[in-house]
Amino acid sequence: MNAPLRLQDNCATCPIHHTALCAHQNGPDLQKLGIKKRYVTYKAGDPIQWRGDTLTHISSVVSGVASLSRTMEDGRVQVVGLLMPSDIIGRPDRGEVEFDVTAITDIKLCQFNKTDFEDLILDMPRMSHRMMEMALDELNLAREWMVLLGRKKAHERLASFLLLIMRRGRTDRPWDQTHTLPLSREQMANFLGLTLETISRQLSKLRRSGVVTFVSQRQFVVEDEAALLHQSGDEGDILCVA
Amino acid sequence: MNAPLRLQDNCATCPIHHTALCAHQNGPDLQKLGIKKRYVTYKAGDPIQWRGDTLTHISSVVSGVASLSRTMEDGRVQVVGLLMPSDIIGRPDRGEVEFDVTAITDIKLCQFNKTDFEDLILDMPRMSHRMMEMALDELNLAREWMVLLGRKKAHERLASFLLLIMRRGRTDRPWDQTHTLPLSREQMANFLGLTLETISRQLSKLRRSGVVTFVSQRQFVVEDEAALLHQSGDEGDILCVA
DNA sequence: CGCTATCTTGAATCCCTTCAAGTCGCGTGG
DNA sequence: CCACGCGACTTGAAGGGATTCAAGATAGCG
Repeated sequence: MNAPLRLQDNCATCPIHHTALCAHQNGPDLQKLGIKKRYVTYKAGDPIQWRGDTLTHISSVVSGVASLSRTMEDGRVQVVGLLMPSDIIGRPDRGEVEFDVTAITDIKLCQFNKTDFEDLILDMPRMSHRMMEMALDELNLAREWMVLLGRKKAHERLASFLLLIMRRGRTDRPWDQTHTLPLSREQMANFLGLTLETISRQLSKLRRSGVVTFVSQRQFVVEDEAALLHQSGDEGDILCVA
Repeated sequence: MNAPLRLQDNCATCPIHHTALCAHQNGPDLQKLGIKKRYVTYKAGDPIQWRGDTLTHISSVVSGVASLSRTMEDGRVQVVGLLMPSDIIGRPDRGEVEFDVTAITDIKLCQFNKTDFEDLILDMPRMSHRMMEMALDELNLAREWMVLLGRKKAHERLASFLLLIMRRGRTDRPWDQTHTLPLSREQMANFLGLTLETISRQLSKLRRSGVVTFVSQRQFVVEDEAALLHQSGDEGDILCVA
């Protein structure tokens, strides 16, 4: 599973170059990072790390999707985040992994040894500034998800989730209107704080009401985005119709 | 409401000096911060800022408690965090306030102009590093709360909340076993994703089962911490009995 | 073409909410 | 001092949305 990947060993051509932790680094600093990094890949379904593991690496998602989750003693699972390209796995100055990370699709990571990373971050002030920004953005997302988990009805959660997929899941083919659900019904349930049966029922309801059409079980087209937005329980945010 | 406060104008004697954003700053840097800061106080119940306001200041809580919350169009409220001493309100590089902030108790903030703060943070690399750490800690807390909101039963949520109060709400009198609920039943409900009636019922159940005793409606003593921990649905974490 | 995992649908149950009184605590003013 | 009033809290009963349990349908894959 470890192809040479020479083409992307150059950070300048990396697909997440503009958005990742390394964004806005100057040339010499980028080079320091480039020397220390290595690419790692996992296949869909593979565990990447478990809660309680000693934290040895810090990585960025280059392509693919992973889930961040917590499993309770009795087996209940809550997914607390989806890790998409440019998202970070791990953190400096902490010895233990806090949440399980699992590859949802095939995934490629840009990885650093934790100690290397800690040295680099001390040496490059713009890095910790960028990491602070990214952590604060994640914090906002997490808090918005808390609103969903604490207060939204099942149909509102589904609408919010489909909108999330539309916005963040931007495929490689921006011309086609088809979106792909990266998660199974059960994984969606664990992300939305519901059961897989409820997910299925709510999706059927959306389908019957004509708001979305399903090309296959995992692929859908949004026929009425305004209706979705309305059902999500959020105001249109900044994304109003023009 | 603006007493002189001269005693605490010196950062070295500030009660949150060891834990706040300014922790581990060297002497000269601390002085730079000290010049720019000012103290601001609010009374219990006062709004501090609303979602959508332009973000003009960055502050740390010095004493007291505030809530961070989001209100949906139809009035549903979710509290997404409690701001306790050393917690930060606001963030650099962002023009707008994202969540409502309300004083729960009388509260004192150490406040900076946003532009001053942004200059300071660029000038002091240890600051952005510290802010990164604090943001990542908050992110962990938010994600653990997501597990509570997504997967825990009402009685587990109450147990978790009382444990939170025991740990973070540490009063000025460490010798006495009495803890104080900073929130009303309704505020607790909005934090735990429940209704105030459910809160009341679950507290009564805890009282009847002898796990906690209520000195008054807001003051309680934990009689059986192990039972609380067990009910919270979390494993004992690192905080096992010695 | 059949096997298995995933998904859908139905029916019964349950936990939490909603609606509706009632109680408690506390400050005010008679 | 105590009646009064108001906000916060408690408790009960009915209702509802999501879960649980249980089949059945569908799709992907050898």
